[in-house]
Formats: sequence, structure tokens, C-alpha cells
Amino acid sequence: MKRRGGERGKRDDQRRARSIVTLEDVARVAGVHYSTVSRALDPSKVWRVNPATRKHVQAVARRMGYQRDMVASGLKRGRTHTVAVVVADLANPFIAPVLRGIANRLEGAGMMSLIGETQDDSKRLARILDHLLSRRVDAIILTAARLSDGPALRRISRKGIPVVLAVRDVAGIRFPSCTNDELLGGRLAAEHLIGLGHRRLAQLRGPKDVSPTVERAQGFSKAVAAARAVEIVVRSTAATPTPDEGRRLMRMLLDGKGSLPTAVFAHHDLMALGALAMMAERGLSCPDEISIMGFHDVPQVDRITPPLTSIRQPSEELGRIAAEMTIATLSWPDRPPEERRLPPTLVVRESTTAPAGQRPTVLDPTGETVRKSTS
Amino acid sequence: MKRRGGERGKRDDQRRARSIVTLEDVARVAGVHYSTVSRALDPSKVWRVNPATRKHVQAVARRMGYQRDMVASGLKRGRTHTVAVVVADLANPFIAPVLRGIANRLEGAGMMSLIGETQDDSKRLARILDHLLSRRVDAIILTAARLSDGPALRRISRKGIPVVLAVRDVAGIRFPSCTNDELLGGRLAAEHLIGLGHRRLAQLRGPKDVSPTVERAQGFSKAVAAARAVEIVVRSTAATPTPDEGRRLMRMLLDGKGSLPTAVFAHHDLMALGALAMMAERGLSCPDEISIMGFHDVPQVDRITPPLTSIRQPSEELGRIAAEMTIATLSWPDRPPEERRLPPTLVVRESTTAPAGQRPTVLDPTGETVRKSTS
DNA sequence: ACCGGCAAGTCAAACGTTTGCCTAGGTATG
DNA sequence: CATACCTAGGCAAACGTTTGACTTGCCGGT
Repeated sequence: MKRRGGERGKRDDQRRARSIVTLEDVARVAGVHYSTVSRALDPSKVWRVNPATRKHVQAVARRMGYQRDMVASGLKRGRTHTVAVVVADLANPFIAPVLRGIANRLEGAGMMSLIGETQDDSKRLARILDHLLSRRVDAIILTAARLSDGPALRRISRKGIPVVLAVRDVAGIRFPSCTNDELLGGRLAAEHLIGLGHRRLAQLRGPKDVSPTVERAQGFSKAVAAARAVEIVVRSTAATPTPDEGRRLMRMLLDGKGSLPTAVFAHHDLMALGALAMMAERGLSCPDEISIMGFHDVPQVDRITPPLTSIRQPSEELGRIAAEMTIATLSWPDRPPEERRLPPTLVVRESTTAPAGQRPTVLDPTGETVRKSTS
Repeated sequence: MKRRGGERGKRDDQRRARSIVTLEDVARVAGVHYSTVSRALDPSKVWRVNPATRKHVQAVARRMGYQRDMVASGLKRGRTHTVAVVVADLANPFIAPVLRGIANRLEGAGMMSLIGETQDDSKRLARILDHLLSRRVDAIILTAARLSDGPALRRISRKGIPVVLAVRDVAGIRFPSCTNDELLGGRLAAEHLIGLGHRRLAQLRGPKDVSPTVERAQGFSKAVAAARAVEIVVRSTAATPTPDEGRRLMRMLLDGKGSLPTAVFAHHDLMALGALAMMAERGLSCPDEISIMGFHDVPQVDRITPPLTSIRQPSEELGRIAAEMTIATLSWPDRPPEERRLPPTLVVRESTTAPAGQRPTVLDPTGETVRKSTS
């Protein structure tokens, strides 16, 4: 039952067709056994082979253009050097830097990322997770978790593959996670508006059942309550925050009974843009009649009219850290799950100002204010 | 030399730890040979097994939660069901929809995408390509090719792995490709400006050595020449088009000797934004003194002041088609490489108008014009 | 009774690595 | 000189699938 070395017509042909050089090919040329080649090329096993042979083998391997087959290696070692990154919405502008942070950090560790998009659909998430299991990815970085996804995640986790949560958290589960400090983000927003003198505030929330919305709302509401101000909440029903959804929510707000708020906090810049558009449609001016602020500080919101006050989160950093935690978990599986929260910062621009009647100076008729953009 | 079925302590332990169910496990429970299980679960081989056994085996497999190990399968079949997508810059807003188009189409075919970022660095591209070879990806969709990357690509292609070019083309190579019709894009831009009455135009080019810049420039210049208008060209030296680079180029333009152009075509919306900022800094007004237009119609440029005239390209569609071509190439390797070019469309907004002195009506002092945003 | 043909399954060799164990020498030690 | 010990490298069994080749049992035709 000799596996290597018998008659070997078809195999060789096939290999040559894809011009794949195997350990055995290198071994034949170098005049050693293929296990020796394997060891000579594996930094962690190289001490098992004589420096002279090692040099020789390495030279031959390089000359022949040998490249380790990571599929075969993955099968044997049980490590695919692949991390899956699951996102809710690839088109969401703030996810790109996260992806980049992850990809760059992983590359440094010789891994790559597989991406999957759930569109915030639980069925799709389940399908993707199953698929990833079947691909034997080393770990999953999940940025698309819903608060209620706990059971699905536990199922995955029981299969022995580590899950790292990024951006969004999940209720009742202790996984390594790296999220933004949304409580603080919400508070910063509320305190900014309250500090300007607003006492009647509205909140346009993001998609429900995801932790950022819930926590951001909570942070905001708590600060509002502490200041004994009044709050109107408008809940989104859409899965993804878009300008259109912002328009819709703003219309609901404007059409609602009761007096209007003097300031609006939108959970996403894109929704804030929609809200602005709705105001323009109704002939309302921002910030003169209503102040608007957004969240995420996505690119270009500093250039719209009026430049949008927002909350900035360190997205690329978040991605980097999530990747870091993934790598750490892989190399030390039993360490307790770390949960990091990154602090957001307030970026004040011109879409927020003191409520009418409380402004210290006469409003500049061109709409320009004294404050400068920080971006 | 029985491989299966001897004493088997460590193996089983290990498997249980990761709770991986193999064909053999299912076979044991179902009371058949594992090759029968393999066939019963493979739609293309299922005719080899009796419908009754098939049903039974499938039921057992489902009950046990069996999932085919795609790593092992990949090793044996030589198909990893993985396509690599190589991009230059993940943060570039117009790449996200491309990625999405690719990912969605691939998902439908049971494949996933592995992403790599080159930062437009040839060394990094080479490193990534090598790595992908080693991972035995089924194909590579390359959106980060430089015009001069021909040799590197031929090397990959000789290894037998198909490369599909998307967004960017490469000189002297015949690969399947799906790109925007940049020649037309450039022409549309020029014709728009010339149609407005401009006769002295400037072009702020994108990164050099990539096909879109070259072709876009060519399309623009040709139309300018045809109209016997004058053109000033400012070349970018940066690898990625950013607002800062736009600022820099615009400053060079404004500081140049000779009279100023009345209209500027920036190869990227982000550069156009920078150009606008530079103008504001110099106290110049757009579009009154100089018209500016951009490219790509990235999100939110319709909301800045003034709303930016741009050229829109069907990015998600492009991604979808690139994935489609990849799938086609994989299932029919010998078909001749198809080269598709998608037509862009002009989106006229308020950052472009007739040159001063040629305007039919008095300029509205608020800066509002009659045309409406189309977005 | 014999053969051919077919259906339904089994057998075992791959795919290309990794790695525990074994062997063959050489060197140091008793 | 015998023994133990070391080093360098060979051997072959895995990893979990896929699949060509083979076996078995059964039927119909001669």
C-alpha cells in the first residue's frame, strides 16, 4: 500500500495543469523525505532539522516556487487562518472603517477575513453562521448581532468556535466584545443640547432590538430626566437607518400633537440628514427653529448645510481592537472574555444652537455662527 | 491497514471537544458505509443511492447536525468556494456597494468572499496575491489593479487561477473585466460643462497609473478638444483621492500662472469637496466664479453646499456583474474573456452653472438656483 | 445452469499537510 | 567495550471528503 511513489500519471498531469508544487515535489528535488521539507519550512519545527539541510531545502523550495497549501494544512491542523466578519449592512458608511481595522490587524497575523452580510435578518444570520461553521473558520467577529440573538450565538459557541462581538452587544451572554460606549454617547448628546438651553427634546431612535439603539437611548433619556427636561421619543421601525427613514420619523414628529421640541437627536447621521430635508420641506430652519444632531460623524456631514453636530466613534480602532481580541482568544482560549467600550466624542458644528429666545446675540442672517467646525 | 474502526481514543475526544460530526459518525448511526452518506448528501451524486436509504441517511444527518467540512471537501475537490476580492482602499465610499454586489451574488452561489486591501501598493498586492494562491481561492476579483500590474497578473493566471478585473483595467491583458465606461464618463463631464458655455476648463486628475483616471481624462480631453476649448490639467501625486488632495490640487491650480478656468472637473467627489473648501478659503464662490463637478456621486454630495454635480456609476450592479462573470468563468473555464463596460450617468446639481457673463438671468443673491437636485 | 446487465453499496486510494514514533548512526559516559 | 543518550531524518497514520473500482444480489433471457 505505497501511497507515494508508485505509478503516477494522472496525478502529475493534473498538478502540472494547475502548476502546484507540493512538499513531495520539493522533497524529490532536494533529495530528502517530504516530512523533512515540511519541518524545514515550519518555523516552529525547524529545530528538528540540521541547519545545512534546512538551508538547502529552503533554497530548493524557493527556487521551485513552493507555497504551503493552506487548505491541506487547515484540514490537518484544524486552523484555517480565516476569521469571518459578519456585518448587518455593507453600505452603512461607518462599517467600512471597522472592516479596515479588522482586515489590517488580521493581515499582520497571517489571517484574512471572510465577509457576510445579514441585512439584519435573523434567518440570514442563521444561514451565514451555519455556512461559516461548515467552513471551519477560526473565529467569528459579529457586528450584526441583535439583542435577542443570544441563543443562536450560544449554539455556535458550543460548537467550539469563538465569537467576538463588535459594535453591537447581545443580552445575557458573556463573549469578548468591543463596542462603543453608547450610554456615554447618548449622554454626551443630551448634555450638549441641555447645555445649550433646550428643555424640550426629541429622540429619533435607530433600529430596535440592537444594543446601540437601546443604550444610546437610555443614556440620552437618563441625562434628560436628570435635567428635568421633557423628552419625546420616536421609534424607528425600519431595519436600517437611512435618510428616508429619518424623513419619515421627522414627519411623524412634526405632525404629532403637542408642542414641537426645540432640539432633535437622531441616532444616525443619515437619519439626521433626512430630518433636515423634512424640515426644509416644511419651511423650518435648522438650527434657528429646531436644532438637529446626529451620530457616527460619517464622512461629509461636516460639509452639508448646516454642518451637522454629531458624535464621533473610533471605528477603525474598534475594528483593530476586535481583531486583536480575536487573535488573543485564539492563542489563549481559556482567558476570561474581555469587554471593552470605547469612548465617543462630541463634535459640535452648526446644526445645534441655543433655542430661540435664549440666544445671547442676534442671529447672523447668513446662517453662519461663531463656532467653527472641529473636523 | 484499516484506517477506520480500530482503537480510537484521542480522535473521538478531540472531535467531541469541537463537537464535529463527520461522515463516519453519520454512517455508523445510519448503518451504512460513509461513502454512501457522502453520496446521499451530494445532490449531484444522489442518483447513486436508493431513495429509501437516501431519505433515511438524510434524516439521520439532519438529526445529528452534520455539516460537510468544506476544508476537507476543498482539499479533495480542489474547490474552496471562496473568491478573493482585492480592493485598493476599503474606506473609499464607492467601494462598499461594489463589495455588496459581489457578496450578495456570490452568496447565491454558495461562495463567500475573502477581502484584501492593497492601499495601492504594488508590494502589498504581490504579497496578497501570493497569500491567496496559497489559500487556493477559486478566483480573484481584482478592483485594485494598476495599469502596470500586467506581469504580476499573468503570473497568477499561469498558476491556473482565474482573475476577473473590476472597476480598474490593466494594460495589455485579456481577462474578463467589468468596468465603468470611463471614456464616456469623462466625455459626459466635458460636454456638460461645455454645454453650459465654459471654454476654459480644468481637470483635477485622480491617482495615476490606474485605468479610470487615464480613460476619464482622455474622454474629457477629447471632448474639450473637439469643442476647441482650453484645458488645464492638474495631476495628482497621491495614491488615494481625498479631500485634502483635492485642496492641494485646487491650490496649485489657483496659484498657477495664467488665467483661471471657469469650470473644474475633479476625478472624485472627495477631491471636489476639497476643491470647494479651497475656494471658500480663498473667498471664491462656487458656482458663481468657478463651477465644480465631481465623480462617483458618493452619498451625501447632494446635500452639501452647493449640491455637487457629479457622474453616477452603477457600483452595486458592477459588483454583481463581476461576481456573475467570476461564476461563469469557473463553470466554463474556456470561454473567451468577456469585457463589459457600464455606462455612467450625469447628475446635474447646483455646483455647475454657466460662466459669469453668460448667465441668462441675474444671479439670485441667496445662491439658490433654479435647477433642482435630481437625487 | 450460465451469462450479462443492472442497481445499490462497499472499499480504499487519493487530496497535501502535520506530527508521533521509530531508526540509524554518532558521541559521551560508565 | 557496552550502554545510554542525542541528533537528524524517515515512516506512515492521520485530518474528512470524494470517487473510481469493485462486490453483491437480483432479475431476465437463453
